[in-house]
Parts: sequence; C-alpha cells; structure tokens
Amino acid sequence: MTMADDTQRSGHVPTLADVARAARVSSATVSRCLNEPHRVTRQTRERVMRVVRELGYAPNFGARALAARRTDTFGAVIPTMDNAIFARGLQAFQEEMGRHGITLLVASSSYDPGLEQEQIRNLAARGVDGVMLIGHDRPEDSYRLLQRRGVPYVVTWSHDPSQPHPSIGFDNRKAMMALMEQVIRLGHRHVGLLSGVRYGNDRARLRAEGVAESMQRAGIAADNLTTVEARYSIDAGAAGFAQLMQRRPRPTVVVCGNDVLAAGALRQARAMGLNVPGDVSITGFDDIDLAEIVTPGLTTVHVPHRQMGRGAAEILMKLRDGQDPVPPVELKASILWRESLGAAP
Amino acid sequence: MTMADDTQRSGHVPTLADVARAARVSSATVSRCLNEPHRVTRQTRERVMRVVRELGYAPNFGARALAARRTDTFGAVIPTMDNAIFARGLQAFQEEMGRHGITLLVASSSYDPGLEQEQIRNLAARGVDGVMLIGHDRPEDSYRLLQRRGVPYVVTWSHDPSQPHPSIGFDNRKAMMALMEQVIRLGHRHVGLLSGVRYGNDRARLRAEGVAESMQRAGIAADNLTTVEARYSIDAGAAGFAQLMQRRPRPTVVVCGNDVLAAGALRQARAMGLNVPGDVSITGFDDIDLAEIVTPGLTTVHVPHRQMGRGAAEILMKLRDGQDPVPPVELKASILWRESLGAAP
DNA sequence: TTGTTACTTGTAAGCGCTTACATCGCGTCA
DNA sequence: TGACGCGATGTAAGCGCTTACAAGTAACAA
Repeated sequence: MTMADDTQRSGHVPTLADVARAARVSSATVSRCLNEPHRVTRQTRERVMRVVRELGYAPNFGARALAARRTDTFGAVIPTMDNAIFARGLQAFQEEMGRHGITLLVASSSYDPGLEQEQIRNLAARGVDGVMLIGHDRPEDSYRLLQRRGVPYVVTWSHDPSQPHPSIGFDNRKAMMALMEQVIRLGHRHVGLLSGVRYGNDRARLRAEGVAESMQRAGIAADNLTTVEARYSIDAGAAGFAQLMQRRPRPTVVVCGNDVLAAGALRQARAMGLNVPGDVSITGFDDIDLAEIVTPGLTTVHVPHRQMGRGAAEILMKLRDGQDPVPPVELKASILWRESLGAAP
Repeated sequence: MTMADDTQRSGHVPTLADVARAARVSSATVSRCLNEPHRVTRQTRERVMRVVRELGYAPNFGARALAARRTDTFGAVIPTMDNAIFARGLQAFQEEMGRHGITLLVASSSYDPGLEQEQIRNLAARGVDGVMLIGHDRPEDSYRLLQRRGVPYVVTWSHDPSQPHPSIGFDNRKAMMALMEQVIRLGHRHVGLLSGVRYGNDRARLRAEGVAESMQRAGIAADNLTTVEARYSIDAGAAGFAQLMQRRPRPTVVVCGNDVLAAGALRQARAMGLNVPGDVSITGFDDIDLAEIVTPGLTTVHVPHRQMGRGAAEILMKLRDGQDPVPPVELKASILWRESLGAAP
C-alpha cells in the first residue's frame, strides 16, 4: 500500500504521524511514549519504540517547541571563541546544564555590542529558556529584549551590586587592585597598562580603573601610568607592548588586561631581547592555561572559572523555575604567583 | 472575545498576529514585510515595521522553520572548545556563513563518538540545513542519520579519498611523514610518540601511522618507537612526556599529536630540567597560537585552518543548493620551523 | 447487575509562521 | 467602454508537535 511506500520514500523525514501509522496507534500515544513513557502500557510502548527506531524518527524540534512552549535549551553569548578565556567557564556551565538534560546554544559576539544584541535576539527567537551573558556593559535594549520576552538571564564574569541584574562573578576592579598592590610593593613606579578595548566591556574598564586607582592611592603621579588599548589577541598584545616600551621613562612593569595580551607582551619582550622580569615585569589576568606554559610563567589573577560557570547554570535554573529575585553572587579572585613579576630594576 | 485582552497581557510575547492587528493588515502582509519587503508598498511596509519595533516583535524561529521548511542555520560539531585547535577554522567557517546570512550552531562532543552522534541528532532535529564534521571516524549510523534526513554534511580536518563523504582537509599521515623526514634527517633514531587518543579519531590515528611508517621506510627498528596515548590537554601532555622519558634508551625526540600535547611536553621538560632541543627535541602539530608563544617556539605542522573553514562553508552551501556530488578537496599542510626541533644529541 | 474508579488511548484544537491561491483596484489599450 | 493584466493584499491551509478532554475498557465493590 502507499502508506508504507510513503514512509520509505527516500528523502522523506519521518514524522510523528508516520510512526503512529506504522505502529497502529494515534499520534498522541507516540508523543506520550517519547515524553511520558509511564503513561503508556509496556506493550504499546515497545511496539512504538521499535517503529521509532526502524524509521529513524527524531522529533522536529521547532514543532515541539511550538506546541510545548519550552525548549529545554539555554543559550550563552560569549565575546569570543578564539581564545580560551571563556572556555573553562563555559565548559562548566555546559556540564551543569547537561546534568539537567538541557542543551546549550553558544553564540559569539566578537566583542561587538551590536552583534551581541543580534545574537541575543536570535537566541530568544529560538525560544531558549534562559541566557548567560558575559559582563554588564551592553545597550539597555538588550536587557529589555530579554525581559519583554520573559527570558531569564544571568550576567557573569563581573560583580557589581549597583547593577540590577542577576549575576555571578568577581569584582574586576578589586582584583586588579590586589595585584597592583603587589606590583607597587615591589617598587614599580612606572607602569604600562596594556588594556583590552574598554568600550562595551566593563571587565576591561574596571580592571583599568583598578590600576589607576591603586596608583593614586599609593601617591604615584598619574603621569607615571601609560595606557595602551589593544584587541585581545597575541599579536595585538605584542604590538601594544612594543608601543609601551617606547615611553620614556620606560615602564618597569606592563600590567595586562588579560593573559592573552600578556602572552603577546611576553613574546614581544623576548623578540626585543628584554629579560622578564629582570628588565621588565609583566602580569596577566584570568589565569587560563596559557599563563602556565609561557616562559616565564605569568603572575596573574586567578579567576574561579568553573565555579562561575556552574553557579551561572544554577542561577539560571532557579530563575526559570520562577524563583525571583536571585541576589548577585560575588566570587573571589586571587593572585597567582609565577615568575613574570619581580622587583623593579 | 479574549484576543485583545490576550495581546495586552503583560509577559505576552508578541506574535505576527499581534503586529498585523496593530498595523491593520493581514498576517500575510506582515510576513511579507519581513521576508520579501519589495512585495509590499513602501507605505504599508513602513507602518508595519514601526509596529514591529514598537512591539519588539521577533519572529518565532520554530514556527518559521516549521512553515518554511528551512532554517538558514548550519551546524558544526567539534570535538572540543577547551583549546584553540578548532577555533581558527571554526571562526573562518562562521565568517563565511555570516556573509551569506546563515547562523551557525556549534556543539562539542568531547571526543566521544556517542556524544557526537547525539549532537548530530540534536542539530538535525533543530532542522539545520547542513553540518560540518571533524574527521571521518564515526559510527556509520551517524552518517546514515544525516543522509536519511537529507541533511548535507562535510568532513573537515582530514583528507582520505577512500572515504565516500564530501570533505575538505589535508592528509594527516602524509603531513606527519613530512615532519618525520626532517626528524630522521636530523639524526634522531629513538623517538617517543605522544599521540592523542586514536579511538574514533582518524587524525590521531593517521598521524601515528605516519610516524611508524616513516621510521619503517628509513629502516629504523619498530622497537625504537615508543608510543604513549594521552587526552589532548596540557596536563596529560606533561604526564605523557614524563612517561616517555622513562624509556631506555631515552628518546631523543618526542613527536606530539598536536600542539597542546607539545606544550605540555615542553612544560614537563622544563620541570625536569631538560633543555629543548639540546637534550630532547619536541614537535607539535596544527600550528595554533600556542605554538608560537611557548619557549622554545614549537616546530610544528602548519595546518591551513582558515582555508579549511572557508572551504567547508562553500562546500556545504553547494550541497544545500543541490550540487552533488562535490569531490573531496585536498589542502596542503606544511612544516613550520621554529626552535624546538634540533639535531639528535 | 450496575456504578465507580483507574487507566489507556484517541480526538482535535491549537502553537506562530509561510505561501499558494483568491480577490480587489486600477491603469491600459483596442 | 469593457476586457485585461498586474501589483498589493487577504484568506486559509497546513508545517509537526503537545495536551486538554472525551471515550473506551477492565477491575472491583456494592
């Protein structure tokens, strides 16, 4: 008969109805077998599941989401996948989600607020049940978009109680100030700041502010701080470092906005025949794998990536389940000593 | 009736119908404004678009996919996001897709064929118009799944004309043999192979085979090759290196399955007080950023990541547009000399 | 026997969109 | 003037699923 033919037809993607027909039950029963197996007799269930397997049936996600009004999918928008800055945190986030049967959709914004907004909109359109965001800085519109659609979100990588958003992260300014305290203690008075691009990036901004504030508190002239902004890439870090080394008097330490920049600085230092930390000290931020394997090892700020990722997942699930409000969570960042920071020459 | 009330209800996500009502047109017209603006008069279009903005309307992706039977979304399943091995290629893939108005969904399989299959199924259920896969090795089922649902796919990172799948990549065995030729030329006769896990990973397998075959061709006893398998992580690389250094006679070179392992090896060598390449040479594979910034710089196999990513996107779009068959594309990998490979001591 | 309960299964109404087809005006041309 | 074509818009039929509700059945107590 033609029904069978239809089912077999190459190129035809089997639907619930195909399965129902072949198993001689209604589509509702098939749906139940898939979603609430206990509500179906074993006999029926087994027959249905066999057909499901034979036909290679997989539910159409869009249709399911449309009918059920939930997707069991969360989204994350991270600034970049190009380096490992967010990898560990995201991995932990993903693992925690997986444990709860939730799928993760990852999008990257290339550190571009406009693009990020588009990605958020995209995730919302895909019906995600929640979104993880990096940092607080973004157009108010982006937040409104989510609120209006009733999509819960959590901000990570940054702790700022003045912001009205659910969040989990650490105080970037404070962390940088803790590092600077050590830098200053070691006698450095001329510092080069190799910052990430601050526009639309509160982490970069707060870290930079932390440097300036520490110097001010220590009574060091603002003049003694030279700042260069660079994209977060090794090459840009190298170029930025070279630029800082032009400055006279030459900085005795280059404080970097993150480890990727620091790795670039280190490379450039080597290329220029500068000894680190003998001639110039270099510090990083984030403590990604990179920080450990470069030579000399980077003294950096250790960020609790995994804890942050896991925590973000938990918050998001609470939010989805209606718990509201969830207070901001502050995590501690600590200084990790390796070899790249030494006494001022 | 309740419709008007419904529209006002706070928390209500606006639909096409809401927009249509507010703009006093039919839902078909709104749909046209969004998808084929030229088919609507400017006047109507502007009125509609204003309402769209006011209501913050965003189309429901699932519903659209359901009705239109296409998603303008492609998927990629990569083994890991934890390190940068696939980052550059994926970035290029993404960029090319973006140029064509296509969204990319990225999933990671943790180098687990079972998980990969699940991710493929997931992407298929989400209605992606095509999938990028890494390497050839996977259960036949995974391929069947895609074929049965008519989802085009392209295999990357590997070139193997004997495989019946559309692909773009390089010959991992040949590339490794080219590197080994140099290793042997430099007098190395005792080699340690720090391989990635070969099960379900043809790249790792073929690279390892390349090492063995090169030695055989050079008339070096198979005994002189010691192989250790490790997960692709820095720590595992370090541990594997330590293990290889136990072997007597000690290998004069450690050939690594990729740069991440090599970075781990380098770290361990330093920890053991071994000079590279003075006491022992180390080689990498892939030429990711890491390879350049470690000390000494890694001599490695340069892989045309970006070219591969872009090419994969092009192939996938051809496939989607019905062009079939698309012959496998072979890219060239070349040796990139830095400092970590030297003459045998 | 009959009513009640507990389960299993089926029926059918949407979910929010796209699109084939119908309709409506209006300018054009013989 | 009327037939015609054409562009703009509306109508309505699904796309593949979930789920409230109805219907059917078997077990059991009264």
